[in-house]
Amino acid sequence: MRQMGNKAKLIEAATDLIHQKGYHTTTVDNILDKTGVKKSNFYYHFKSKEELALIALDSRIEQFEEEIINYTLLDGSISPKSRLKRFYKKISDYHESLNCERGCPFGNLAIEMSDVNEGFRSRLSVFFQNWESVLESCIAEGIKRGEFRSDIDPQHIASLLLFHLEGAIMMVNTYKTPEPLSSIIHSIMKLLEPI
Amino acid sequence: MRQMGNKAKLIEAATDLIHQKGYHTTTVDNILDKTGVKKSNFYYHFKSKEELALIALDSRIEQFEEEIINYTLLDGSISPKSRLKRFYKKISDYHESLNCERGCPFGNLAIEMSDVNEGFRSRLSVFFQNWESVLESCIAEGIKRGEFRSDIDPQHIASLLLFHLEGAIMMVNTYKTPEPLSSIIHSIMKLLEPI
DNA sequence: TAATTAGGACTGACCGGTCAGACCTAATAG
DNA sequence: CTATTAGGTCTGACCGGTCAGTCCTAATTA
Repeated sequence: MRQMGNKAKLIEAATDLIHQKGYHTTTVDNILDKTGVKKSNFYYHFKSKEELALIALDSRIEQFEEEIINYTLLDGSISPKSRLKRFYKKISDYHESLNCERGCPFGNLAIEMSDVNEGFRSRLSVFFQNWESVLESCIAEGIKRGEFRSDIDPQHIASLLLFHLEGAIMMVNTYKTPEPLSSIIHSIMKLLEPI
Repeated sequence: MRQMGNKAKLIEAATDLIHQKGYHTTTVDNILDKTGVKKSNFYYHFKSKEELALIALDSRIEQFEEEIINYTLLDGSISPKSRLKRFYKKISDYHESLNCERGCPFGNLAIEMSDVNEGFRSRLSVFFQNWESVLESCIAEGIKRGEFRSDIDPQHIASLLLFHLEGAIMMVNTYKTPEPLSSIIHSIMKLLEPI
């Protein structure tokens, strides 16, 4: 791993802690303890806890889109159905590897911040809508190829898939079992299969 | 409205504030300000903020099951399909009346508390599983009556419906538009209709 | 007379944030 | 070749304020 400056260390630690504990419960001191950085240096790099958290969110979004979306839903080398399956598999494996803790880094933040901080809300809103439109393209192409039933509206199904996924992650975290996520693929494929 | 003792006032205010701001961000002083009750009297009735919040959650669950579930999903006088429609309509109207703010009182708490407080997690887990089983009965009866397609598994579909609903409420709160909830009925009915 | 309410002062831990100044390196001026 | 300047990074001490929770006395109500 490359040598990291304090600024990068703070962003990484904040990303992780906020996913684990949420924004409000993550204190500046928590981030400081985890990195060994001093408070005064924290405020040299960032003007506030909020600024750091916003930067951490942006970096998390970027990473997710590059490492997950691009290699699943946007992989043109495989069929739409395979893309969807690979997508669900990746998400499911991820949450299983976390022992069904933490939940969705984006959904958690959306719930915690949407009513109290417009910066977080608008950023997350754009992110989710983009995610929906990627799903929509995948569904639309699957319909064209005859992999999915043709009497459904890709846009509505894309919303349904995303909302359902977010709810399933919430339940993995609440029930403390990976089942809600692991069984998702079959339920969805069943409903989408041509009639 | 009936004359309320301080204890009942505190439970009511806590229920409301925790739905609005979450558990950690709701302070004891917030609850005191809203009710006019003195701090010493608060700790006369409850041994901690946590104890009050747990009681407030129980009362909110009870109220939801009595006022929403019983009059929709469990109303044997109408068809399963009508029950489902009425159920979605009630939830949708509720969140629209809140101007797309606050989100789901149970889902929010599940995300905030599942990893840090086993009392909240287990209570919410039981609640959601009970909700799933009520949905499952409704679906199963609908299949029997020929209202829904018969090649689906009621249990899986019940999970799907609940997870999807929770995700949709999350998105109402994030997008700040009632659309994710208002369009839910049609998407679901389309997927469930006999083929 | 026992349960409840009122009123207020207080605590220790923790919160996000500020400040003056020290340190290091590299460019630049005499 | 030396002295100065500049920019970027880092530090320890400290600030006012808030947190949940405690303690005590006195009044009120059932």
